[in-house]
Amino acid sequence: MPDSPTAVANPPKTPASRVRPTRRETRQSVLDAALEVFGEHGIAASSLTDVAAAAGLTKGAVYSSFASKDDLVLALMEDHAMQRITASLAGVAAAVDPHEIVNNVAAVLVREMRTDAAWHRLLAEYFAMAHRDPRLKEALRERRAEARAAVVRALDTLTEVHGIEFPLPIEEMAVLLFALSNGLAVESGIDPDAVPDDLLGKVLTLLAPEAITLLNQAGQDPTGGAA
Amino acid sequence: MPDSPTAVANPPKTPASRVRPTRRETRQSVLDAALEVFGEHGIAASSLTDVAAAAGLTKGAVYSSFASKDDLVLALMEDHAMQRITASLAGVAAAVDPHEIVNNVAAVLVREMRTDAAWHRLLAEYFAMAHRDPRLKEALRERRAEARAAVVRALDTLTEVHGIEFPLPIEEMAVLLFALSNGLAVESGIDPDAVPDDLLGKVLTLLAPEAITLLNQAGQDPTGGAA
DNA sequence: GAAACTCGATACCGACCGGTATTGAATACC
DNA sequence: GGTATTCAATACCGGTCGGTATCGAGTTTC
Repeated sequence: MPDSPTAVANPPKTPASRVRPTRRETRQSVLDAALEVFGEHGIAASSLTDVAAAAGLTKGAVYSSFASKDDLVLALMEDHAMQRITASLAGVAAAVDPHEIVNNVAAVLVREMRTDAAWHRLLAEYFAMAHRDPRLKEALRERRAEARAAVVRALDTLTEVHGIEFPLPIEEMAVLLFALSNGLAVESGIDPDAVPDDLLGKVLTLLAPEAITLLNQAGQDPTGGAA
Repeated sequence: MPDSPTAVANPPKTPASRVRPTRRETRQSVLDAALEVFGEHGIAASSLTDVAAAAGLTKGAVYSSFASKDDLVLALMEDHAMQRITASLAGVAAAVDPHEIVNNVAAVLVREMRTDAAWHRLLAEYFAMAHRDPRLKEALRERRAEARAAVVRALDTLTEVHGIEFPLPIEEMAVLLFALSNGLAVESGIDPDAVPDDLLGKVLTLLAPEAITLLNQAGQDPTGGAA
């Protein structure tokens, strides 16, 4: 795809009143609609006509911005996963003491779990798609490795800055974090009452004994009295 | 559906050589084929013609035994989930000392994760289907609660018989077990190298400190042989 | 052994979906 | 201001799938 250097060398000189939306705007509204429709009905069960309609457009608009349905799905996942990881890590980076860190991580993950159940379903279906398409699978594997690496770096910072030691290699801690987040999201999706809001936080403190120590030193009871 | 009382009041008196398979045999072979085909290509992406062909039959045979595709899927999941749970719990019940228990649970779950990746993908898609069908969702929720209850009973036995105490309420431990098993299976599905075989075992021992104590007293390394 | 019944194969229908060719309008360029 | 180009709406095609009607072979019953 030839990229149009509008932003750099060619100011679009938007003529005050514009009847037709920018190509970029159209593309983005299609992506937003795709996230909504796919999340609601699933990828395979959603037609491009539905997606286009949700964006206030028609199928022609979709095919004008994306080569195929697969291309749209790929772009959507790529797009959303990116901002999702950065958002999650922002909570860790912003914290300054262990208590805040554990709370932030747990809070972010739990909120994701609750409010973005649709995203988790989408991700699950995407994983299934990837299994059938080796190219997609390899891409997803690399992306997943990158995400884990980012978490590993965050955990490493936690160790160096706060002296928190983990009972497992941080690479395995990262895998565990993803697995727990996804797994609990799945259970929560089918039965929200079965997954207490503070469960993930409790498990995280259990898996980071040093954090517990620090918390207890601060006069906090991380387990909330659930002996 | 009127049930045919063949087994109780009407012995089928199988006439030595039988050309046409029993209704029950046909139904079972369709179910087996469905597990294979759905597991490979996904439920939505598989046609009933494919399923029937894999069973050496045609679509007519499927519709002769199942009212609809949804009905087939429901029966398949119901069927397989049942024998899966009983198989998992059998490993726990058969064990007599904590070392064996932890190893059995971890081994069973890991083996499921590795060898039955197809089933986990199927389950994931089934969860997604359930989200769109309230009736299916409620049924799945109840089934899930039953499965958790079975695990809770097993954990309770562990506590009473071996004195193992868990750092979380056993109801939450059960949820955690499911979430971990599924979550790690998903990660393993996309990148097997990222999930060490013994990771689940290590986490389980971390979550059951008493078991660790007992294991150390016995001079055993709990992370040793998770085949 | 023949009638009544069961069950699966075959053929087919209606609907839907991904993708394409074309067309007309909005925009950019000169 | 006139022309070339971009972009989305429309119409349509090929193909597939779930589901149904029907028919014939296999089975049970009397």
